[in-house]
Amino acid sequence: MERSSRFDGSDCEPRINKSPRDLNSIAILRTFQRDQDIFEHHHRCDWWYRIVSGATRKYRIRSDGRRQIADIHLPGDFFGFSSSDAHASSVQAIVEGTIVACYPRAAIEALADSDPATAKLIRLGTFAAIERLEQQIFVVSTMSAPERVRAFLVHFRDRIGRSGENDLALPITRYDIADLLGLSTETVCRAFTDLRERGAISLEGPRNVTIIRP
Amino acid sequence: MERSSRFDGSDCEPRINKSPRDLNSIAILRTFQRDQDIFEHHHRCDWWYRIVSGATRKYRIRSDGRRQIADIHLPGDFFGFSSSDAHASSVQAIVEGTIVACYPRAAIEALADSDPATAKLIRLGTFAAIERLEQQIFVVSTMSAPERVRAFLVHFRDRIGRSGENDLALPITRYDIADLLGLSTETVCRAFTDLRERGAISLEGPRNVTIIRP
DNA sequence: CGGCCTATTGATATCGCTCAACATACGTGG
DNA sequence: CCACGTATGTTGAGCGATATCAATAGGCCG
Repeated sequence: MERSSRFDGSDCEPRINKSPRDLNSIAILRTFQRDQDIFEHHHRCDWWYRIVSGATRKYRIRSDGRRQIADIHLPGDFFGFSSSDAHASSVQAIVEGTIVACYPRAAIEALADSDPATAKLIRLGTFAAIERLEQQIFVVSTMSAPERVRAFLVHFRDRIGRSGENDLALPITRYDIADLLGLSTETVCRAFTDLRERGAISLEGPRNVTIIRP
Repeated sequence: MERSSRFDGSDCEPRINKSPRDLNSIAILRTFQRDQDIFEHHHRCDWWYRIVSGATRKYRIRSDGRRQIADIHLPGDFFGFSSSDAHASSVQAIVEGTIVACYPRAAIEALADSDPATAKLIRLGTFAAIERLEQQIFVVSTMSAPERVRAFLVHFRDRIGRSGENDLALPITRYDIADLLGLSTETVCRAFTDLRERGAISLEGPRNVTIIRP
């Protein structure tokens, strides 16, 4: 998957390395294949997680089989928290070979209690998650289809690209984008072609986008 | 406002009283009128907050004037966190005389660092917020209008009612419900009448709902 | 080269928004 | 206490955006 080489987390390692030494010492590193579950809905929350490299999606499946993606996690992001004993969503690797640091819940909570720096890191991770989710709510409930796709591209550029970069290699399919934005794949496609025809973006293959006018 | 008397927080005081003593000692209690801002978009995040009684809404205004409500806070809920310096949303009191405990950010962070019980309380508050937001994303992006209203009623019953209670007095207008669910007021109304005609709910005035079949 | 997965385009149906009118409830002042 | 005015809630008709169904194209891997 040459296409997803930008998502191997290499440009995020500095953030990881800023983790307190103790956080690394309790981590178990695991590698996941594309579409492999990191944890599933209803399972016990015995671990917290942090992406080292790659990307994951947090999602739920409706009874009618439709899937809703609530969040995409990228290197440095924490996930897997819950205020109850069971997960409300599932999380899956999106890119092949996604590496995740897994922290036993009891150990990381003890660490957070004893080490303010760790506690702060986790707090900021949860606050960032709250902000992403709020943004997501804003996008899916007030924006039209083309606006959603536009917002997605800009948001993704800000999260994965180096500042000033307007080329981005999407790690996810049109399907994923559709499920994230609450649209059908067809509508996402139409929005992409619309944006291209208007000169707002250019495409080199479906996964490589250049933002011309945001 | 006799109608909103159930939202004076009285049935939530036990949760508040479980707060660590130190948390209460740094709190400043403030009372807000209906529609009064607790904080506004773009303002600095110098405080964290917790509802003592009443209710608040977290929202953003689009450039075209439409409003999106991302979350409703009820007694016991923490809010106002941010991973950056400025708030991304605004928060307003919904019911007259809403009482909010305000914690200076530096003081509460220091307290969280020194007192594991406080840190845990805050952690659980943020985790609960994440779960509400995920649920909200699920509701607004996959459900039809009647399903959203139904989900809203069930969710609200679980949050405000005593267990087993199926009568609920809504603290919010149809407008608020519409902006929360990403619908128009008219569509919300139609969903209510639909549910009533099908015998799923009964209404005694627009704000008092009894859930018959969930 | 063939097969599967992903992406794109087209035609039609449907849900929910918009605009409009009307009804009800609540607060205020006479 | 009643009358009025404003805010809130309800109902109807028509239109538009997006889902759905269907077909085709492109790309990657064995």
